[in-house]
Amino acid sequence: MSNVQDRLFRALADPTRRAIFERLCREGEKTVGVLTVGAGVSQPVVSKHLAVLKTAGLVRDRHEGRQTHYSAEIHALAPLADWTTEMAGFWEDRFDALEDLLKRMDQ
Amino acid sequence: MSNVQDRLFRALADPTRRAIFERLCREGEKTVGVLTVGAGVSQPVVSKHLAVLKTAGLVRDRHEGRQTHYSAEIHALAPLADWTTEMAGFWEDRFDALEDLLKRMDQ
DNA sequence: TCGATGTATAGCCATAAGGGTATGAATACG
DNA sequence: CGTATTCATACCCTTATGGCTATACATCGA
Repeated sequence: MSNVQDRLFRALADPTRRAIFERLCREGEKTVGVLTVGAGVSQPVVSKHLAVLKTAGLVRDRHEGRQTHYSAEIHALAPLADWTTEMAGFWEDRFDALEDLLKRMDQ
Repeated sequence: MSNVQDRLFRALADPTRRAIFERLCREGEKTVGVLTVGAGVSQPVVSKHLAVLKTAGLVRDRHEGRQTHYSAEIHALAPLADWTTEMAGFWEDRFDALEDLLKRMDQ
């Protein structure tokens, strides 16, 4: 039952983790050390959050010597956008149906 | 720091809760009793999930006698869509920048 | 080779969160 | 009225989660 949307929503639910992801989106590739500065939490915590984001497919890592560079895997957001538009779509359908119903009642 | 996106992501992170919201989107207004059938959890738990969804602004309730009718507040998804497109937008910018950089290097 | 540096992992702890049952509160009905 | 129904609240319990420190595991530099 742990589908794609599950992992995405859960990964992005935590403010600290979402802030890290947002920063990677805004500022591009960053090392763990750089991300730790200003994250408000310790380095191990940042690493753990990055692991969660990676499991969700939201980030990718690139090893370069001692450092690990993380970057946003922006395509991973597609299922989220799809889900949102799908839910909004159902509403549209019902709105259209209501509109149609009112039109029919008008005649 | 508990902003709109925070409440939205957290509210939708739980599978059971998201399933309830999805059902309200797909099938329209439903009472608590109807929602409880097929939810896989007890009625009090459903009520609690609905309360969370309501706090997040994702649903609205309408009292009619003993029953409470819940329906999806689809406009609440707008910040989610905005956030997603904004994040994707940052990536676009960087992609364009890279493309531009490569073009310049080509000359 | 040895110390310094950058990350990840391992425990550990406190709290949040989701689940249950019991029950209260309000409304419908005989 | 008294009883049944519908939902919300109260309370408890268990597990998940996010934070920390300590430490292991590379890798770089001298």
